[in-house]
Amino acid sequence: MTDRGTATLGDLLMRVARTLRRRFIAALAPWDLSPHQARALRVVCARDGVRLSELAEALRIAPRSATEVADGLQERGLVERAADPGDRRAVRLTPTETGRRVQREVDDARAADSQELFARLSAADRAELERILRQLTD
Amino acid sequence: MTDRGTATLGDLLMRVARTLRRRFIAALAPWDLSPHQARALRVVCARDGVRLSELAEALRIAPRSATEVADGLQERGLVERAADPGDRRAVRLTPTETGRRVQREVDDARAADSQELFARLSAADRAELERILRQLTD
DNA sequence: TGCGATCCTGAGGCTACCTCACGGTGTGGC
DNA sequence: GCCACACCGTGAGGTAGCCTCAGGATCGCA
Repeated sequence: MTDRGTATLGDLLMRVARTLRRRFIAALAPWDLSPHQARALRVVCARDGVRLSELAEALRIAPRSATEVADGLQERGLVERAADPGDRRAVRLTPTETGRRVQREVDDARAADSQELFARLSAADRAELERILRQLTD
Repeated sequence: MTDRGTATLGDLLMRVARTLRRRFIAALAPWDLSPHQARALRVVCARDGVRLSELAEALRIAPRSATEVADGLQERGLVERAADPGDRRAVRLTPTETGRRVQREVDDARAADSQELFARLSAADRAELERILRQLTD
């Protein structure tokens, strides 16, 4: 007889994650962004002038796929491609003014939404949850 | 200034979830099943004779998509379609013998893998995590 | 100077979703 | 008993987000 207890723990976590993801998508709707575009924008804003290959690594996708993400953000006028002066093979991504603004707005909306979900926990439980989850991300 | 604390909590959870998902996919490889096929198989085994529409609801996908999931499982010989004697519009799904066996094996593999991940938590923390997550899934 | 490694992207393919439309079937009001 | 209406599964066709493979440009090292 296998211990099913931990499997249930995984299920539980996945279920909450799915809820979170669903809400995230809904919160992102006003900007017409998908979750992974939002994540990409965040990376570009955080590390100004990322290479596409770095972006791919940060998002844990194939380099080829980073091109597509960049295309999407560029089409929406949120990022710009620029040649790397030091390495002519490379393309560097920088956020536009709009990109930065959208990133801030999205971040705020996300925080507000997340807060709404986790509001049903007591402050002590939130701290506890954070402490426990942190042990799982090393 | 928005409170970014809860957003971080969401990020943290999503990050753990992504790890979990990745491991899940890897654990499923021997059976050539995708995560959502595995979930579907589990539903079919749990509620013997589910309707496709019920399956769709359980998986939170459009009814049309349940047809495809059922196709996939049927191709692999894991489930069977049968007419509902009480409602000739409906199709009921039942697991085959193989389906049941695979479901048990997958469940075991999943439990073992999940246990491995959550093993770094103390028993107390696991219980605590479960208690807290449960508050978020109503 | 040459040669393998690295950078990005075009071409093409896959999976997991979706909506719309349709034919077959159950059901409640008359 | 009939009929309008709702519901069942699925064909057709579309989208997003990934992937691999191939190729031209560039870099860096022996």
